[in-house]
Amino acid sequence: MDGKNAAHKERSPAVSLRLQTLTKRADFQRASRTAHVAKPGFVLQMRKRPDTELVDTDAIRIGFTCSKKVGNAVARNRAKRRLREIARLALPEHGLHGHDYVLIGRKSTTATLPFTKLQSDFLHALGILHGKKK
RNA sequence: GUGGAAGGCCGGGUGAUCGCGGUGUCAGCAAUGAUGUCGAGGAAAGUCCGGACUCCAAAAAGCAGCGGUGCCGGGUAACACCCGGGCGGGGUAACCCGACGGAGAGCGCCACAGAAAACAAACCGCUUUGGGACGGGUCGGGCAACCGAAACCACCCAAAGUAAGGGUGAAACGGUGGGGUAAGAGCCCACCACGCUUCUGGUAACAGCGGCGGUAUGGCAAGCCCCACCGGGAGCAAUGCCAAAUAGGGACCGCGUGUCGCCAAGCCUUCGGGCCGUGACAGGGCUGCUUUUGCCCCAGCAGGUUCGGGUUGGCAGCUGUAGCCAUCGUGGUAACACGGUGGUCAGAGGAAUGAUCAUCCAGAGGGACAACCCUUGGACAAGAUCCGGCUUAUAGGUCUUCCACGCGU
RNA sequence: GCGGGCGUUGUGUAAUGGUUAAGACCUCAGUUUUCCAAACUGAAGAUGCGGGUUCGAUUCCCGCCGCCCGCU
Repeated sequence: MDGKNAAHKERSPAVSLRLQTLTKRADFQRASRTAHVAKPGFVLQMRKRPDTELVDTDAIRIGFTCSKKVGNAVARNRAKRRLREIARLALPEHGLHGHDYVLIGRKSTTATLPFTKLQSDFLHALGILHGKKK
């Protein structure tokens, strides 16, 4: 936690910490080639955006993906919602600015594991990736 | 009470905190914020049918091909759906199930077994007649061995009659009983089945009664096919508009240089007119083919194929109607139709309903039962243009009507 | 959203509606060999699921399930 992050907390959180959602296929493909951490409930990928990309350099961006292997539409939607929830609760505080994150749902575990387990795993995975970065 | 049949409804509730999508209001230049309100299903699913809507410029008729439907009548925008009826099958019954036109148009197939598998005949068999004479028996002669006769039985041959019977098979050219006969046979009779038909009932499918025919009728059309009816193609990523960027493309194929007129503006003029433009005819193109109306083209153009380049934004379509929901009335056996009153209920655009906690309602397991306590834990499954159906998945709960059996009064 | 195709032993393929679903590779057992390989002999193993038509279905029809592919 550096001072910059603390300063953000002082301001209105919605202004600078609003998460942007990845939608383009190219963004997902770029993220898939970088570091990733697998947990029972999900797979987390992280990528530092180069300054050449024409996006808000300060923003944290996050994408969610669940393939057909996860299950039918109900199972996929449920998995995505839970991933969205853990990201919303943890990323504004613990995420690094100027990075893209991608959360991938896994079959039959993302939707059933206890929510607290998912949250602790997510923080752990973030720690691993950030440690690699430094 | 037990077992069953048909149909309908619900398919977790309440509260708290944090969050998501649409939209209204307010604040703000804007980003955005505050606040109010609305926010998945009975199957939203599978994409199996039918439509609405949009484009292919639009439309009609015929032919061919392809696909579909298939008892009758009704309902509906339409349907392969629904309702009622008929027929056939199952069930003690309530009730359920049925691709349910045609095998007197034609082609094809029917393995194995069996005498024979589709013109109906052949074969075995049965009967009569004629012939034969190895055997048994009869008669005659003879003590006997044996000899002779006739042709009774069995056997062999031939002719004629017959289709009752023939281990089979999924299926065998009507069935049962009686008469009849040399043996038999619809040969004759009764009943049943089948075919044709008068009359009656019914809109019809069909049913009933009667008459006639002696049988002309095998199965398969979810094999080809015939008959009747229906169907143009593509799909909301349809389609229309706006903006930006790049480009105002290349190659090939196809068509194509016609005739007669007109002259407002512009240009040329030798003042006749010509170019451009425009009208008609001819020609060419436009659904698989033909025809008709129509549309497009004619100095280069629209059409087809292909190569290359740019964009991946916004708005509309987009949810309010063949509406739907609740309720009432009228007509109809019903499906449904008509009318009145009230309400209006997701409209996103890589796509919104989640997380945590408390409590209640069902459920499962345990504490020997109950009260009670502990643990566990919500079926199938989520809109993507919209409707009407079908099919498939579905823990559990609940209501109504009906049937059979048992018991009580 | 629209459309097409395919499911047969462990694998990749055959089979006109008609015996016990054929053959190849693989697996197992035996023979042979000091042992292995090769060869030979033999065995095991399948019609995706549920209905229907038919005397009879891998085949024909219908409904599900799974896989693959195409167009927009």
